[in-house]
Amino acid sequence: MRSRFMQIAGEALRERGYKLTEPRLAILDYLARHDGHPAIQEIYKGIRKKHPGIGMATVYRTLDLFTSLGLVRVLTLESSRLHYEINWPHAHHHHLICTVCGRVIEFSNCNFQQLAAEIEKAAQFTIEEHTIKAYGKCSQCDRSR
Amino acid sequence: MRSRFMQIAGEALRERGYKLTEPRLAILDYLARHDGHPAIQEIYKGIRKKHPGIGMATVYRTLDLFTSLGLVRVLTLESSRLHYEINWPHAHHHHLICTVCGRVIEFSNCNFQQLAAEIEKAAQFTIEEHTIKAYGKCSQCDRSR
DNA sequence: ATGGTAACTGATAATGATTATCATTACCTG
DNA sequence: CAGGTAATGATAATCATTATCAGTTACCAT
Ligand SMILES: [Mn+2]
Ligand SMILES: [Mn+2]
Ligand SMILES: [Zn+2]
Ligand SMILES: [Zn+2]
Repeated sequence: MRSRFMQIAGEALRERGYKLTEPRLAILDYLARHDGHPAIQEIYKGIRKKHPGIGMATVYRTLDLFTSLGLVRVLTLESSRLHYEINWPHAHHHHLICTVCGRVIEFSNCNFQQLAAEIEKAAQFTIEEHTIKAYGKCSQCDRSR
Repeated sequence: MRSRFMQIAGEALRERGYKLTEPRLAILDYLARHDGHPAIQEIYKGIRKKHPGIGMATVYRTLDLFTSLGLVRVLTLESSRLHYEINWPHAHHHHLICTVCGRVIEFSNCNFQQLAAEIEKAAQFTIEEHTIKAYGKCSQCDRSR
């Protein structure tokens, strides 16, 4: 739930001594209310409708902070910019990326536990996070379907 | 095998009407001879020892070309630069990234076939490629091991 | 409520990677 | 050898991100 998450996020900030400021709340709110995987520039434009005056540098700083706190996830779709999304609790998922139209589709059934265990043993590595991206053609772009 | 791959790569270029030029051969050779996942700047420095005169712009162009031909794979480790590696045939693998020291470890046992089939059916998506990255701590950096 | 203070911010400049431009060169084909 | 296209290197331009810094604000303790 949106408001529940805002509450959790607020606590996460307070707990670690971060202040609840207008830019932080605005960006969190924007991400929570908009589906998709916006890049910084899109987030910047989005929040400025209600909060002109917030500067681009602050958007960068804020997203870095949120990422380090685990409140948002970063995602590289094209190489040039980073894309962001709320890291909703209990909504672990990954992405399918259409190489024709760029559409991004989410999927959640990555059964990674077993693979992770194998890898950790074989490589002597402690896995904390993982990301999977699959590239191909979405149903609209694949003529053969 | 290195020379075998150079041969395959040469054919791939010729077939599609690309010329076998000094920069192209030098970059291919550099990547084939050096393990790891160098960024452009490192590749540039590497080839210039034997081939001063090759310009940075050509390195960019060449790596884009190789990527589009499937001869090399691109990899985002930090957000700021792209990293490259030879896409050796029959050597499918993915990467573990240590969040402490940055070391990159490869693993090849990703059994993705089953998952891919599930996803393709559920999402109506045709998967052509996939990448998996796992973040965590390598054995040198994990005190608890 | 007020004041003190470190955290935070917005504007701006600086950086660094990537891309575009363009004149020159290398390579074919005939 | 001439003509034509692909490819290159130098350079400038672009664009995302980061650093700087002076002014502002949230928050805690009075
Ligand atoms: Mn997503
Ligand atoms: Mn690799
Ligand atoms: Zn598509
Ligand atoms: Zn490590």
